Amino acid sequence: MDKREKILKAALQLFNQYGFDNTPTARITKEAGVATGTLFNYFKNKEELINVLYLTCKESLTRRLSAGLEQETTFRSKLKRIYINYIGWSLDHTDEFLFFQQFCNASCIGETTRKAGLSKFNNIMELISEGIEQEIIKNVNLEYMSNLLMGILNANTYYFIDHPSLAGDEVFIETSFNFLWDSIKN
Amino acid sequence: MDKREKILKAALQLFNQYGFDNTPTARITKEAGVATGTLFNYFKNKEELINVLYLTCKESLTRRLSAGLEQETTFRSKLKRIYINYIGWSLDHTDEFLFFQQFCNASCIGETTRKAGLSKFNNIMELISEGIEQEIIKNVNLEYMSNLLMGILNANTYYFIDHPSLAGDEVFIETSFNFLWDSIKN
DNA sequence: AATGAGATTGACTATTTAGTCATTTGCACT
DNA sequence: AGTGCAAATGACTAAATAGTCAATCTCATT
Repeated sequence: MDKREKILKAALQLFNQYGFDNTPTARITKEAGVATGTLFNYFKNKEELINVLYLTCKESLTRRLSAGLEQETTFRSKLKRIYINYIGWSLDHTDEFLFFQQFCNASCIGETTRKAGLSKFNNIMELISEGIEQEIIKNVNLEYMSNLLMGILNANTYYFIDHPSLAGDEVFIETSFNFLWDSIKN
Repeated sequence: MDKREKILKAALQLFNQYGFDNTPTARITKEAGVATGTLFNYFKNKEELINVLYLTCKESLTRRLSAGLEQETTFRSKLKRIYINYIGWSLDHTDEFLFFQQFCNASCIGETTRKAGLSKFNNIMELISEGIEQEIIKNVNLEYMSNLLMGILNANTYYFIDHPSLAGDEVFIETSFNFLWDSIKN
């Protein structure tokens, strides 16, 4: 693993545990096993580091979200696939998931970074739009719907993270998905 | 308003805007219009300040949540009352609501404080339990259910905060509550 | 008017931290 | 072995900040 990656990995863990401002760059480089100066070779400053981290995580997540989506035929099964992918990714990358929860609204993440991150969700937004048009799900505006979906999705994800054994429990996955589905279906 | 209150009010605004570590105590006292030393007369240190703030907000919220609850007769109407109270409080105390969202999991809030805050939700938890026992809502464990309810509640609240004119729109309140209700009802 | 106890002040200190930069190291190619 | 260049180093600096404390102020009581 090259030093840049080591720095990103250490920063992810430490930012999660202590927060952005409570993590000295010296601690990041120590954890990464590199010199303090090395961090500033790869990143202009501490803020650029966390912004790169944010986009890296977001890319990893969005890649996963659409995995196997094309195989699903109905709107419900597509949504369930996304649901499973989101939870699966969060279980495989818990540090990254928690990082998002902590920093998705933090001021150290720049507006540019946040916009770049959001654009990656476009195809999922389109799917939701179609569901509304076809009257499969309730007719409310897209902003409300995506807000709500993320809320339910994250609540479920937290629960799966606290009870990882449920990840293999098909029955509970269906049960929990139905909390989401029943909420929005027409 | 006495100086202690002024300090708490300034801290609330500044912590929200800049975060805990990015808000110098000097800035808090300046905003509050008192000397830097005064903060440390009323609070042992910066951490005690934020913990007091947390509990103060939580008390204000829980007082509001059960307002008028005894007048409601059905389980659904009780839950809707709590829903309206929560959103109403958040609109009246947006700074306090956002403070919670930012700091509910932050490490600067001590374990003792967090436990003290949680205990205030006991009566609402009991209501949920009854709803499950009476098979009015789905039978899942209480931790899952409360997790999910908070997720939906907060998602809705954010939307109302972004669109404050909806607060008086009975139809939209009912519509949005139904996203919650349809999710959990049996 | 005098008293004094508690509230308030703000200059000050000891510590921490982001970022710099002159120097050293590792390595690919002669 | 020699050369040159990018990568890496870590001692150092300038700035920021939590908390202290001796001095000052306020005001109820006599």
